[in-house]
Amino acid sequence: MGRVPRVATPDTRTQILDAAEHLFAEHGYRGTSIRAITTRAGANLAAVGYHFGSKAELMAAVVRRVIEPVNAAQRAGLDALLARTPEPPVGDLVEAFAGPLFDEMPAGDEGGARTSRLIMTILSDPAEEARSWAGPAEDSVRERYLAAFARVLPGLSPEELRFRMRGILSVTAVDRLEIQQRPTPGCASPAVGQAARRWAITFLTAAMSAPPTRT
Amino acid sequence: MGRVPRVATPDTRTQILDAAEHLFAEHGYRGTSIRAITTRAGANLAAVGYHFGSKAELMAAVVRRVIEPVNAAQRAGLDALLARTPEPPVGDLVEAFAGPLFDEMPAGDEGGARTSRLIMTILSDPAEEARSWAGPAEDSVRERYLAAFARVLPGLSPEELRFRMRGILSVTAVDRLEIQQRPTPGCASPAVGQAARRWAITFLTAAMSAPPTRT
DNA sequence: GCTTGAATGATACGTACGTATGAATAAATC
DNA sequence: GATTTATTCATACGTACGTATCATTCAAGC
Repeated sequence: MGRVPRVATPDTRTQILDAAEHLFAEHGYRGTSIRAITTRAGANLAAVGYHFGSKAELMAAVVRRVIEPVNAAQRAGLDALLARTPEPPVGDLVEAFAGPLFDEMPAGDEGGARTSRLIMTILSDPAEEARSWAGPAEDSVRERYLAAFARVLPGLSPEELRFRMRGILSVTAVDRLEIQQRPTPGCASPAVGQAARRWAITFLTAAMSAPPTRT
Repeated sequence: MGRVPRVATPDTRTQILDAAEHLFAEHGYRGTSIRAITTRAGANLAAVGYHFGSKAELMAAVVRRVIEPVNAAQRAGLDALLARTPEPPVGDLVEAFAGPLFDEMPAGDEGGARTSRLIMTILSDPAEEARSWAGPAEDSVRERYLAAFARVLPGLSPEELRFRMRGILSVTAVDRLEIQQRPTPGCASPAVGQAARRWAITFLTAAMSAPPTRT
């Protein structure tokens, strides 16, 4: 029922979450079967139904767990910036928003690539449920950044600003996705990841700072 | 149902391509069944196997048909620019590359949204075949733009330039994807699409023009 | 020691899928 | 008009999936 399973064993629930996170990120939602998840988790097929209710609810749980640290870091970064000045430099805002998408890793081994892969899955999955997976928390963070950017970039219409913020998400998510999907052979992943992080900040800061489109 | 003039209707193969393009773009590759495609096309279930061999080969055919006009427009745009000067303004290059992603429509009704949706599907689909769907034509166009951008943006490492070009694709594809997935109610689609097109050019021109990231 | 309730295990059900097959049909050729 | 060729049709096969059911295990609580 409402009880949270608290047993001393290496929690089946957590192992299912871990396995599902891996497989959802690697093969997408539809490409991952409950059987593959439970097999990887060393659990029984019925365990997903018992602990989460359904495959969709498992996905929602995975996404929540993955997105939470990203949101927290984004929120903390914005708080830190606004504590200094109400109108931080655009580059700082971009870094505070996009940085966590590169840094925050979901309790895994290969770093944030899986996170972005999951974000990508959500963005691109045509299932209507996908949109609700992220939950309202993400929206609230986005709204706060939206307001901050609006202060720093006057003259930009709300629609164009929203477009630009989506651009940030697109660039970071797709970048990480590509890195994961075609890994450069013989090239150290962390180095590439850190370079991409800096390139992204440069790229996106310039993009955000662009003057409003003349109508 | 006796005397319906079959001769006037387009051939089954084309109708299957149309239906598949729609459904693949709307529900993704895995989310679209052959049965749904043939039903929508008014064809028999076996028609896909007969005309294309398999579902994967059908997808490849769809992608080829969709990407071809985009590639052609990109190529023509670059040719026109280079005919004038070997070093066109960055904004012109961006528009020549990204513009067709907004404009070129795959013989459909709702315009280029489906195209970008398909590109998105390819980019985000974890299936290994997906990468080969686009074919080598796209690569050759990209390489030509890469060279042109390299001339215009000296000091940029090939890796960072490649990152930025991927950024162009990300922003346009994700934008169109979002527009299609959550259509603004009561808002004229073409107007929004044209605004997004201009916003994207602004956004991406500034991003591409950014000075190289200091290492 | 027996009960209890959470957790896991084995398995069955109904469905949907991609593909293959062979018959039926239309069109073209001779 | 008969034969051939290119499609279209109806349908069957094997598989994989999500979910549901029910028995079993196991650590406390009394």
